[in-house]
Amino acid sequence: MRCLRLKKQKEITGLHRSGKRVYAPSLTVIYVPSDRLKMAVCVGKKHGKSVQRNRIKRLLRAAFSRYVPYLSPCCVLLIPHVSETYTFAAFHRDIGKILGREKLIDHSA
RNA sequence: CGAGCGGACUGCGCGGUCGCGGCGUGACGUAUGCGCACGAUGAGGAAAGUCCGGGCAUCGCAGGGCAGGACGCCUGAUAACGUCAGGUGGGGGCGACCCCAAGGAAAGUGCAACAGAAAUAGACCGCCUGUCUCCGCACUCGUGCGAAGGCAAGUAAGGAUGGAAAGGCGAGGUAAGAGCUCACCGACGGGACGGUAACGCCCCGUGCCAUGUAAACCCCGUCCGAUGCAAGUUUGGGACUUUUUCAUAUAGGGUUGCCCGCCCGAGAAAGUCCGUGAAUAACGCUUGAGCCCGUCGGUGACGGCGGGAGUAGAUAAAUGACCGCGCUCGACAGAACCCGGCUUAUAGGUCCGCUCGUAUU
RNA sequence: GCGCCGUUAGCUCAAUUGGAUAGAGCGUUGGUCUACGGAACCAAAGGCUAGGGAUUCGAGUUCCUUACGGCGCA
Repeated sequence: MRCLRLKKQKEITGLHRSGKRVYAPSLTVIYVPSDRLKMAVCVGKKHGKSVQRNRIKRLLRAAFSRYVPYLSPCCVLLIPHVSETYTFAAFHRDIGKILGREKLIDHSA
C-alpha cells in the first residue's frame, strides 16, 4: 500500500493542473495516466476535527484498495465531498462506478 | 424516600476473514533495498488548548549594568512551578462544604465623572452669641419681648447627593455645639502569653493623623540569559562560469532588547554538468524527576526501603471493511522530543464518606 | 510543532488617561420633490461591544478564561 502513495508536491499540483476530474455524489476523483499506480487522499479541515478526518481517510483508502489489483497504472487523487455522514458503502460504490466509467479497470487481469 | 456536598474509579466487551504501522525470527526469494511467511505488538483521560514549570539541544559563557517580564498571607512538598498539602485571615451557605492575584495607600505621583453646600478638602444654608439699624406689641416711659436685615465672633448637631462626607451609637455637657467628658464597639501604640510563622488571645495606654483605587504608575521582597526537535548532529555535493557586497580599522559582521565589554576576514546571488530525490536519508526518538504492590516516617503533599511488571515511535503521518453474539446500545475525542501541573470538552455506569428535610422505630 | 494578532449596527471603521446617552459613512425603512423613477433633502429604526467570570463606585477599555477568525517561522 505504501508504494502506491503519491507524495510529491509537484505531482499533486501537476494533477490539479492537467488531471481529468470525475464527479460522483460522495466524492471527486482526479487522475492522470502514469507508469506506476499512485494514489492520495485529500481531506480538508472543513470535514471536521482530526478524529473525523482520520476516519474519512481510512474509509477512502479501504474502499480504494478493493480495486487496486484490477487497476491500470495512473495517478489518482481522491477528494470527498462534505456531508453529514460518511459510509464505506457509498465510497466503495462511487469509486467503482467512476473507475468503470473511465475504463481504468483492466477486466482481463 | 427526597434534595444536596465532597472524594475515587471506569470510558463497550468477546470471536472470526481480509488489510495497515514499525519490531523480531527465517536452511525463503531477489541481489542490498525490498518482497514473502510466521510471531507478539500498536492512541487518551483528557493525546486537546498551549496557560505555566522543567529536562534536553544550540548560541553566548569574563562578565557587569539598564530595560523588560512573572509571582506576592504563613509553613512545608518538589527537579521546578503561577502547582500541590496543611494552616491563618476574609467572604458565601441552615449545613455537609465552597470561593479569594490576600504585601505596601504614613515614600511619592495620578485619578475619583454626574449629583451635592462641600470630594480629600471646607463653610453655602443653618444653629448660637454680641452689636447696630428699622418695625410691631406691652407698660412702671426707657426698658422688656417678638420679627426682619447688616457686621463681627463661635460651631461642625442638621441639610434631599454620593461607592465614599473627617470613627459609630447612647448618655452627660454647652449660648449653640464638638472625644469636650464617660460606657460599649472600632482604630492606633505598647506589653505579657500561645504558635516555627501568618496570626490568635488578654492587659494597659492614646480621644483618635484622617476615604477609595496599586488587575493606575509605582515601592518592597523573590525569581528569570536567548532560542526552541522546523532545537541540533552526521553523510551525500563536488566541478566550472558570471555578477555583486564591503574591509585593513571612527568601517562591516557576530555576540540578548539596549549600553559597556569581547570576538572575526571573508560573505552572497545566478546559470550549466553529475544525481531517483534535498521540503531527502540516518541519528535525535523513547526506560522516564515513570507505573503498580507492600512496608516504614509524616496530619498531609511527599520521601526512604524492598519486590514486581514492563516493546506506539509514524514522517502527506499506522486502528479500517465485512460477519456473528451479548448488553446499559457506546460521550468527548487521535500520539508527533519527553515529563510535572493548570484549564477546557465528556453519554452512561460503579464505589466510599458526609449534610439537610420528611416519615417510622 | 512553535510564536503573535484580532472580534463593536446588515457591511466598513471610530470611541483620548476607565466616566456614563457607544459615534460616522454606506445600506434599510418612511416622508418631501416628480406624471413615474433616479439623484438630492429631511427623519427614523437597527448594538446584551464574541461568550463567561473577576477588579473597580463605574469596564468597549484593566485582568483571567473559553470560542471563532487571521498572520508569521523550513
